[in-house]
Amino acid sequence: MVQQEFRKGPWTEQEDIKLVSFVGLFGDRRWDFIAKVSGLNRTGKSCRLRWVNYLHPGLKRGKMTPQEERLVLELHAKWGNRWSRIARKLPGRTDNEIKNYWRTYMRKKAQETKRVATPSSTSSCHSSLSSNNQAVGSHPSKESGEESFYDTGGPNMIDPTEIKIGKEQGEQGYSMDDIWKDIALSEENVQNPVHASVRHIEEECSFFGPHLPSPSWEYSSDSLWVMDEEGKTFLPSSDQFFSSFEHGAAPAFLTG
DNA sequence: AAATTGACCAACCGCAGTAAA
DNA sequence: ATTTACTGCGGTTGGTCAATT
Repeated sequence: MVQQEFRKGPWTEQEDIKLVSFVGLFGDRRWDFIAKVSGLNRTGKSCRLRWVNYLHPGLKRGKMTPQEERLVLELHAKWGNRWSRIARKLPGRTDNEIKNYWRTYMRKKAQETKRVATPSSTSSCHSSLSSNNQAVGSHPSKESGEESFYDTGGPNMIDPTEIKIGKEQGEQGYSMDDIWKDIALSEENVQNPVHASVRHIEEECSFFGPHLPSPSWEYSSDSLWVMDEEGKTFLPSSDQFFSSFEHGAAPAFLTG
């Protein structure tokens, strides 16, 4: 068989929009399926990563707060490099983010230690971080409810207005943040092309059901999605829905 | 002003676990 | 019971930006 060449590297704004739309439609579980039907030419893995680390609503962006930093240090002392586990205790932060933070922190610390070991320099290099083994105490963590924040469990949970997009998108002139803000503010006003493309996909998808995802991802109770017992995951209520895709690529209007 | 260095972030890879066939 | 495909996790790398020299 000829192995398909998948796209790699940084995601474009268009790809992001497409991915968000398809996750809105199919939930954030069936990544291979989403990768296929979206026509993104990415692996499911890549799609998932992009979603989890970047596009997921509720992601906090920006610097960690001192509280978060302390929590990371404490939990790392407790659990080691169980990044995803640690991330579950820090709503809005991804394992990747925490991992990156930890690396940077360790490097800083190593440098500091080095400097102390070679005391030729002044000793006044105060790290902004407090000592790690301080009890953080009352983080609201019910051990059982250790589900990851990025485990949206399906499309209903998606609130695109909260999707934060990093700087490079912004530099391109129109950040995803702006996009979602626009969507939230003016459903009726289609003005920018990006906004329009999201809407376009959604409108085109209207064959899926009586009321499929509006730009604010509101799913009506009679939609194709049903919640499982745990109330966590949303699944299509019928597999015929998927099978219509699985026999081939998505309808042309979806893949663009 | 240009070059260098460091910090940060996004994305890829490989492996392991799990569910479905 | 076994195989296969998929998902999730942790490690690592590479690119970009800002600060410093």
